[in-house]
Amino acid sequence: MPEGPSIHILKEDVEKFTGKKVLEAYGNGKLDYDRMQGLKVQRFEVWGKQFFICFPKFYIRVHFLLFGKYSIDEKRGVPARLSLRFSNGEVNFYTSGIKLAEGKPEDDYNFSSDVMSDQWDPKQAKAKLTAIKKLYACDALMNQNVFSGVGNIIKNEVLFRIKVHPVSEIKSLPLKKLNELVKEARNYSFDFYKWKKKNVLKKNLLIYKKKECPRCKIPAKFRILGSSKRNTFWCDNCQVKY
DNA sequence: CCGGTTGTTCAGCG
DNA sequence: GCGCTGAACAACCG
Repeated sequence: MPEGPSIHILKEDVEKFTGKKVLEAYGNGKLDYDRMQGLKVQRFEVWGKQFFICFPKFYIRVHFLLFGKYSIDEKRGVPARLSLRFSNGEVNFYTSGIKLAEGKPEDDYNFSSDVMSDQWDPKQAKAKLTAIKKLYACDALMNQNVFSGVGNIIKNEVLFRIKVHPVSEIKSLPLKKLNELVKEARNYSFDFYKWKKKNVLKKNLLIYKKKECPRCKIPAKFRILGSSKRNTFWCDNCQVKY
């Protein structure tokens, strides 16, 4: 569920509720559910791994964390953190971090750091990366301030695609490789999106959770790496350590 | 059945 | 008051 492309699919799934009035809002969190009651949804928005439900004076921020799920026009077996009922259906969010914020998302989030946004700014991303003193490639991709929306799967697949070892120092990367890293973070996110939508993401994964390298067939490496301490999969033969 | 996990936040420490 | 680290959270899947 939680990487950026999946949130964009959610946005498409709920588009039928844009402009619709909230007939009922409830859930098992500490949220001010009453405040949404009777208001029309202006629009839905995505930033990184976050999903926004925008009302005229405030917006709801949904973060799915690791286990979050949603359902449309049906209920799951567990209580929802947030349920919104409209005249033409309902959307339910489970196990998510949900907060209400005054104003609009643009006030609080910089969309130029979102790898899937029209406003994505690769130059800015590069500047942010080179400003960090000591940074591994695997941690760079997990940094939500630089690559909003990139998660652990995208991280592993991008590094494999550009043939860069996960514990390469960003400072030591040739400029060409740094450019590739920034470019592929966005490019792969759209591939992820396309495959996830067609339900073929898993069979298109090259290195994530793989036992062997699909290129050279030697056993793949697997370890928790970097300050982000996340599972990292790579091929010692194909991926160069800089 | 138990271990692993597409993620973030925050308390507690030096 | 900082920056860093590790625990806590949570529920479904294999």
